[in-house]
Amino acid sequence: MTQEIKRKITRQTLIDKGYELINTYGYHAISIDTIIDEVGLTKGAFYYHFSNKHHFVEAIIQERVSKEIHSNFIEPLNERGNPIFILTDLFHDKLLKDKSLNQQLGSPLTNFINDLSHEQNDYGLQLQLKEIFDEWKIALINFLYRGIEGGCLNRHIDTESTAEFIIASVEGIRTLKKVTSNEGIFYNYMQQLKNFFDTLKIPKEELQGNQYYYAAS
Amino acid sequence: MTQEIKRKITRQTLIDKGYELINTYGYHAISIDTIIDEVGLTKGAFYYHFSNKHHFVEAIIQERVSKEIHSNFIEPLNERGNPIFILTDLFHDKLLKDKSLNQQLGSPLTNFINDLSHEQNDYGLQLQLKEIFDEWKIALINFLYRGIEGGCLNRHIDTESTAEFIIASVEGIRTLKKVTSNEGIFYNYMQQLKNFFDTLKIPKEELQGNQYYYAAS
DNA sequence: CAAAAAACATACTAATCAGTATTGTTTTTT
DNA sequence: AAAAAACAATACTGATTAGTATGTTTTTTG
Repeated sequence: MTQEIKRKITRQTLIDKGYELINTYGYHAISIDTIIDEVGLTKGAFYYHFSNKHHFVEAIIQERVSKEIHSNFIEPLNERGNPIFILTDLFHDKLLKDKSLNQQLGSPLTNFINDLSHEQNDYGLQLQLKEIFDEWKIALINFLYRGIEGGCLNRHIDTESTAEFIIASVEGIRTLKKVTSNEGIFYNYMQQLKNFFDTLKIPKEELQGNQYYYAAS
Repeated sequence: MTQEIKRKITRQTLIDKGYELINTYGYHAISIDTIIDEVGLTKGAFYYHFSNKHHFVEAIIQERVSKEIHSNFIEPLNERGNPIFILTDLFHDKLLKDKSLNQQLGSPLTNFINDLSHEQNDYGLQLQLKEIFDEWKIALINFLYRGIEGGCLNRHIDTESTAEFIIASVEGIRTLKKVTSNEGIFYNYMQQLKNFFDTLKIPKEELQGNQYYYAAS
């Protein structure tokens, strides 16, 4: 095995375990010793790949937290069709079906925001997390805009505040899942999210033979 | 000054500074030494009042986090009138006017949930936070129920999921406020929250005395 | 193959952590 | 006024922390 591959594997092993542990227990609760013990490596390996703990978590945010939002909540927005169907299906899949999201741990984005938002010696961690949020928001805004252009959504909706509201609600419900014993909390959430999506529809008065619109679910 | 008063002041001083620092930087990021230095006390004082750090944060949750939710978001629900007006005014006041809530720090409830949800040697901290959430939820459910009984809200709404959705959205938006530079994020939020509240209103058909109705789902 | 560089291991340090043991100082009670 | 109790300060401990300095092994390169 070539050196380059081995190096990348070692680095990735540290990143993956670090993400898992920090997302579960928090940045300050997890020591570097714990991480290297878990993967069977040593300080030498860790500090060869990362200059300090801050740069380590910075890499984790770039390579894992960002990816979690991108692959799960941004990329699916490229699908074509009725935007309300797409959004409903997307959140339904991610919250109720996708076991890989390990919902008992909440949302990684919110977890890392809470963990790192007031760090001293901040190497720009806040900015990185803000950018993930911004990307998600812009993707949703464009998605909603396409829905309006395609004649599926009410052209009077405010795309920015709608996008922010959707993100806030899903991040919020994933946080509450961490403490509640209500197993149906995501099912309940989908119910109300659909109600909210109804406010994005084209009013009946304007509905004149629009093929994409669907009557009350 | 009597001994009892002095004791209570010392205790309260520790609780207040602990709440402030832990809510800002996190439970694991703040040491007991930091807290006592900030208030000019010593370890002797701290450990006379609290047996350990866990019981300390337990007291903070009981006496400060719980109170933040109660006084700001639960007690105002006792007001009488149109429930949608009351809720709209309440959130508008708390998010856009009340400077004491120091919104750059996010929501204490979410902050503490994220900080303590996966503690080892958990002295029941999760349970305490869950109870705050439950109290808030039940208070909202009862509030919505009174709105239905009073003929102000659609009697077909699901009060539980509606309550959960409102809490999730406001906790979510307060979390996003921590990283965003968008100063108007709470204004935008109020806009969409009002849209959501529209889904709780009594349908026009019923308002006009029409006895017929159709289920929304 | 040998020298050089890369990738990781070992052993340490100084600082900080939660918590304890002891002592000192007020207040209250007797 | 003496004794007791309450409250807080001082000085410590062992464990853990992030980070460093220096080895050792493996791979690449001339």
